[in-house]
Amino acid sequence: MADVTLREVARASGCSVATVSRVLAGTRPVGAETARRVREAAEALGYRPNHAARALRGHRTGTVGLVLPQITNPFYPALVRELTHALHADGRAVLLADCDDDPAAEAEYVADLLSRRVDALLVIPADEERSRDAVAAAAARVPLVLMDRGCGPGVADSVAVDNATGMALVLDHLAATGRRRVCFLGAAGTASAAAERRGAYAAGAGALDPGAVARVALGDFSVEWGRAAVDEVWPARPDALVCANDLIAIGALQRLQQLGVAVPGEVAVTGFDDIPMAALSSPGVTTVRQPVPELAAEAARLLGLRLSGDDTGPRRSIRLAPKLVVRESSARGPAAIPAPAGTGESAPFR
Amino acid sequence: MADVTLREVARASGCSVATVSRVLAGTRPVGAETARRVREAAEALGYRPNHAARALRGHRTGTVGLVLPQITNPFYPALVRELTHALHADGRAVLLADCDDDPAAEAEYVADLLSRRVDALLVIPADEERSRDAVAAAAARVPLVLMDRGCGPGVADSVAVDNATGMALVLDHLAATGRRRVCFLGAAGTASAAAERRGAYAAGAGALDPGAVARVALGDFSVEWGRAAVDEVWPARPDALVCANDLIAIGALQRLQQLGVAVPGEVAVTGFDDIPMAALSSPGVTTVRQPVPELAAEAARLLGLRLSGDDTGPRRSIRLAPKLVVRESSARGPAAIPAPAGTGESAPFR
DNA sequence: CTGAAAGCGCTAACAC
DNA sequence: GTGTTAGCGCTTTCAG
Repeated sequence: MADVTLREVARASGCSVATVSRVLAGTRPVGAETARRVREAAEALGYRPNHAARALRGHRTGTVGLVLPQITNPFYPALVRELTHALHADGRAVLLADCDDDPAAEAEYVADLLSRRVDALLVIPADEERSRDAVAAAAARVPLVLMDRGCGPGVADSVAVDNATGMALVLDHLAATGRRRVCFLGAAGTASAAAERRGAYAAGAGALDPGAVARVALGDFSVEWGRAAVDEVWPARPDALVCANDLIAIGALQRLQQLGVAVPGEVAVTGFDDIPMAALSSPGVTTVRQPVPELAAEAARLLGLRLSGDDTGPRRSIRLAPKLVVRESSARGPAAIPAPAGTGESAPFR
Repeated sequence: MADVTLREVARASGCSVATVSRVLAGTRPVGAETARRVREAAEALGYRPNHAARALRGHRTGTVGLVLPQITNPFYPALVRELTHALHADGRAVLLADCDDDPAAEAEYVADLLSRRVDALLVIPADEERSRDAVAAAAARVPLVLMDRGCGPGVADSVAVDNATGMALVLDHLAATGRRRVCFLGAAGTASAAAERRGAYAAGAGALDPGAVARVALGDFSVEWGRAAVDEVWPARPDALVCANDLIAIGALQRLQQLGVAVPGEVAVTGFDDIPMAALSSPGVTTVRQPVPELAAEAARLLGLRLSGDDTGPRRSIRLAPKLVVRESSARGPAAIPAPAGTGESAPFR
């Protein structure tokens, strides 16, 4: 079962290696009878092209590097799944690197992947700023698409969810179900998801309640922060906690439960991303579902374009609209309880 | 920033490509002064070896293929993380393939990875039986380590958790906290995790209660099955539900909550794996934690051995002991309530 | 200790 | 329509 080379297939089918190459690659027309013999021989011998040789010769390896900050972040496995499927469908293989949220490690992985001659890179940057140099340098060498998080303007093509629309969906839903005293449990820092969701809340929350814009607690995208944040904002007696992602929402839910606060009765809680846990927690978390398969498809499409020579266009930044998924954590707000139409501002706490 | 080759480094440092190669690879002794000049030139030019050429020449690519059934299975991201880190630490890159639980796709991915000349394969087989042929064929070509699930005896090296020990830890814990009417919510099928956990329950549960061995409901490793399984076994009024994994346990918890059954008051619930959700559910799920970093390290070590010529030994099958993680879902059983020592068999349902 | 040279397996000119 | 041939960038004999 040693490696079968083109030469052996050529010998077995009585023609030259060039012909065999042409038949198998379909590069140029070949006589029908010859082609048949070649294909038979290749099949019989179990010929498998040697990608290393192909890569050396053709300057393309058929591989794409995927660099992400933390595969254990529960949002990423679904994205990785869709990305690998989309890329494999195009005949590309995926080299995976998890940089553990460390921009230095990320830079090393990017360099290593480049030296392995990946045809392109898909990067979810670890840090908006500290990832920029490595990403920009890499983007100058191969097509590179940023996903999920940005990395400064104009650095590379990018594909992400439209955070502003997502946040607006949440605020509209809360307004429609009678919530007014909303507050925001978000993430500090410049990471685009953090900043955009924060900004969208600030832009939209004023319509519900002028005071809402100021009711903001900022930490990170974790369950622990969600728990802690509740203690910061609960004294203000909000009727809705708008969380910047599902992990924060789940932490908030836990802490509220400890405090004996009824959800959604007393306060609604919403998340963002729709990670698997959001559906499984109880109450289920109302959240904004990212269009993961479509995000992956767009990223793959962009890479494909850049790889097939359409490399000329300007940087593209694609934003896909998310969808609101309503679950129990925000069901039946005060307004749903038959009551005289009011501002909601004066809704009773209970 | 075009690709710098050995030849250019050679020219810049005034010596031959052979010498440069030797300096950079450290293959053979080279004059100190020459070595310094070479290293300087390489550094200055930003030389990066071309892995494709190296692979063609040296018959090893420095890559390992990782094939798994479903990256979205919440147990796998942590394993993938540790595996990639361990392999990267050895200077190898990881080609990832998610076969979506389909043995046919799995076989294709394995074949593709082989034609890409991976040095070795890490496989979590999709199916104990239907994965066997492809795995066996691949194992004949490159070092291959099975993880998490088996694939028939003697097919390849394997690394997995010791399911029997894990199950025994659970049963001991339940016995120690006074539970006696245990029952098992497991998974049907021949997959090793399913079969071994089932077997271990059957072997150990009799010690708690002769009837326990028969109180078994079999479905699959899903939350949905966990919910459904509760309806099957609840009429028997068990005081503990031993679940074959955490997803089943979480589903069971949800259904029990719907039914208004107190956990752990009325019934304890245990899982297996310790996925992130197990800690975040409320009550937290008592479970068996797989030693993920150690499993990954063992797998990487085994691959390293096989790759460095120690290929001669017999197939190795490594089992690592797991650890019990006690959380609220099994806290304070009936025996913890001061009461006359009894069989526990007669413990009140409450 | 260092250089010259032969390929690894494949594709793409370039002939016929 | 098919064969011949020249490398892709690297490692590794084999000479010096």
